[in-house]
Amino acid sequence: MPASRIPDKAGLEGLETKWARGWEAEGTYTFDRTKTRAEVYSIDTPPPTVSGELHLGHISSYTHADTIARFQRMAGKEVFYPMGWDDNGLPTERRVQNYFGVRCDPSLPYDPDFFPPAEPATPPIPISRPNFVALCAQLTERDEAAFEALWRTLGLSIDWSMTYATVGEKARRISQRSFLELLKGGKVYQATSPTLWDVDFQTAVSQAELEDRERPGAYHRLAFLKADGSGTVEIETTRPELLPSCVALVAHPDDARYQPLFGTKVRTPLFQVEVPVLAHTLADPEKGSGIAMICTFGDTTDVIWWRELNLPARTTIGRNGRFETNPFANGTIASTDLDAATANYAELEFKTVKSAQDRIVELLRESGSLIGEPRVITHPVKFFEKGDRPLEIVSSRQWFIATLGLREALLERGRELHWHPGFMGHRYSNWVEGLNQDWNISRQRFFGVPIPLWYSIREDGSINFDAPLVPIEQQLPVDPSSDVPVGFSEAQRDQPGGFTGDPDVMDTWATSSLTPQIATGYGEDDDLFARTYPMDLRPQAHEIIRTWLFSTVVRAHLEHGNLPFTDALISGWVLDPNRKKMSKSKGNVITPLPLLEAHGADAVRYWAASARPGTDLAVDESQMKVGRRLAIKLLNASRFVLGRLEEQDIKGIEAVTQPVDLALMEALALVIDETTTAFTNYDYARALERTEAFFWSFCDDYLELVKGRAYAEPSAGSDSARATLALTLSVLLRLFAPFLPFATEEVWRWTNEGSIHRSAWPTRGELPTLKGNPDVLEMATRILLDVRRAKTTEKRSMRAKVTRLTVAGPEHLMSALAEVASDLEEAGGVEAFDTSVAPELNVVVELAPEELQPPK
RNA sequence: GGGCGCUUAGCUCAGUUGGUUAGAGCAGCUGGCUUACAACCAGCAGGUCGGGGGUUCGAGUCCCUCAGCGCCCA
Repeated sequence: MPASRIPDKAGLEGLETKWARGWEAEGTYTFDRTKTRAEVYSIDTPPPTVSGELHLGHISSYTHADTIARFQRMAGKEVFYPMGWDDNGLPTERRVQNYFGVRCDPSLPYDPDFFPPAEPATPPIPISRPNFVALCAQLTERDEAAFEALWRTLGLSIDWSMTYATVGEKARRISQRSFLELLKGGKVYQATSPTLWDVDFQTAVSQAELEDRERPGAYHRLAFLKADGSGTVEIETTRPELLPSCVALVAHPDDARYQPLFGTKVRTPLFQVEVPVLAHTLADPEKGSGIAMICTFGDTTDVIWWRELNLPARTTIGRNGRFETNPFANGTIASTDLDAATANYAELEFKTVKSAQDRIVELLRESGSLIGEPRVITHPVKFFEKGDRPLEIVSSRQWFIATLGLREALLERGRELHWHPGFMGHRYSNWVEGLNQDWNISRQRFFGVPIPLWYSIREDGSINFDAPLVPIEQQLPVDPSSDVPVGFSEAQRDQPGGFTGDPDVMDTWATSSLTPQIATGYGEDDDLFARTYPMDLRPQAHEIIRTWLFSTVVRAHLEHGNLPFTDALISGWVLDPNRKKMSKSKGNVITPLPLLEAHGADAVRYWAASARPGTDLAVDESQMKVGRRLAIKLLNASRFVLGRLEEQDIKGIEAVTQPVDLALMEALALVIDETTTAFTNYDYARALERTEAFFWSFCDDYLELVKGRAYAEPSAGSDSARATLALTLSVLLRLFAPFLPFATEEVWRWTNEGSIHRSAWPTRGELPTLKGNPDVLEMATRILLDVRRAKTTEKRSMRAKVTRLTVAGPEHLMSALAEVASDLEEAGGVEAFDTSVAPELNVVVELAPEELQPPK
């Protein structure tokens, strides 16, 4: 081999750029699609939201998956590892609105000459949906390039030619085709029903997008007059403003206090509406006065009562979060005192929920119906996870995927899946057990995959929702707002006898739930699909088990009747250095790029890989420094080992003959076993820890021990040392390759032609078959330690001579020691070495007097 | 309210079916230019394994219980 390939001085600088380019040029990670499904290892990579930022949580989680990908690739699998970009949905919409100063108005026509202003416009310019979507595409393209550059710097072994985007044409087509298949199979349905509604975003949201937030509230005690005039019933409510939409009172059937009232009627204060008193087990006798009012709709329990008790709906709050037109004035709600009801409601009309509440409390107080003063409490309130105001429940027409009926089947799918770590499966089953609504996939937004349907318009102008007009395959992906159903012309849009497009887009999860199908080309590339689906691995963070993982399992179950992947690798969170959750509002977010630049990709990967699956990881630059030192050490140790070999002939494993060398092989074989098992079980952290521990003792002890032999002229002993060093280094480089892809590749190329990342994962089979005695290595390191300790204790240089080394111990240890005596003499500077057999091991180190040391 | 996880050295963490004297790294201290590496090396010190109880010849490990921290669900 050419001597010039081993540098005099090795460093990490520039390796990321050098090898990112090298791997791209050589196609190191390019998927070979001639391989069969059994030969393939297929990974369902999470598509990051490109309108957000890549944070350290991504770095950590994607590094974990990449170590698995690299292991599987070296272990002989053809790894299918594509990247996706999630540019679908609200985050992109918001970013585009702010970036350009525009706002989407779907009623506007497309303007082909529109260019966004150089500076964000205020107030925002209203633009058509197609123009808005074009801006989204423009901005995400830029974001994707930045993301890809960062992933390449980190060294993810992605096949970049397979990249997809969740609003890309292929994703839209697959997503719409899947929707249509579900429609055909009766697994998706539309309904006008109570829907969780964000009044700011003006869209429905699904159960998976909810979160409870503790908010201050107050119990208001209100007196309802019994219809027979025999007295009052007092209820407690946190939402007195919903009084006009009250449809009943409810108490627990076993509650003796209210049993006499069941079946009777009461009248609402202020509005004088007669409502029945009913019994239902969900009424909590401990809560408030034990009897509650049922409204349209205060919370999800109201919806259950409304449905199960067959109650009427009395809507008062509109989609904009304000009280609607007076329902008493127009006769929608009947009252025993219509004038009073109309007048009282007029006080609320068009007010926001908050100000309506303030006003109605005043009215109640004036009328004497408010008993005492409101009692302040803190209680959980449902919010859209991205929203700022509590959700309202409004009735609207939405499309749903029927999931409630699948609960048992989905729980079984969860049990089928291999979770890493196992306990994360509880997150999934908890979620599935708690499902209380079908999955609402309609979103009243602009940027997303449109619901691929039109509806015909009757001659009277009403819309016929019962028989949707379905696009043909050749039309996909379709945008019903600009495309026309077969048999119609554009002139018939929104005309009596014509058609109208479904105005909604799908929930982003409705598309993201198909990432296995999109990545593997379901319905698009049957050959690829057959070689890669179902996938092997889903790596992801635990916080999106209820959204992404759950929804992916639902879709694969409905579409294919199987699990979309066999294994889920769940990562924890990255916390700030004080172990607090990082968030923009707290201002403690640490961005990845400066860390990558300061410490190098291998160092950051080392830090990331130290977190076991599912455990949280604090940002710790000292750990990155350790990783960097490890990578540098690897370069230096390699320079020494390979430099020795360069000067002498390389000998094969048959040259490994010396007892201590064979003992090292024995230890190495154990490390190979342990790391392989760990990786097979997705425990990359353990694999790293084992390899690292072996490597340091290899450098500190074994390497020092055999240095003399390695430098010596060719002989059985020196050949054995050099062969052992070379073989061990080769194994160690490969064991480290999944973690330190840059440093290991750099070293590997000094003496190899191909990439280390396409080399074979080490096995016992490549080590000598001669059996080593572990005692030899153990005694050697033990004596070496004693000699060093003696020199350090005496504050002497490591070069100080040992005039006499006396070792006594059990016979088997002494015979093991004899096998390595000459190496020890050389490494320790031992002039005389006495050994004897004794029951206990005892070591005495005598150093030469300091004045006898040769002058420096 | 239900579920899950964590608690081991100053800090971050290993510790596999129970088995010698509980380990590592970082930080600390003391030394050393040693022909791969001073961006290095050697050595030292540091822990009643969260509290209590139990099972066992033997518990960091298994069981019960309490406490604290974190998360998921309702």
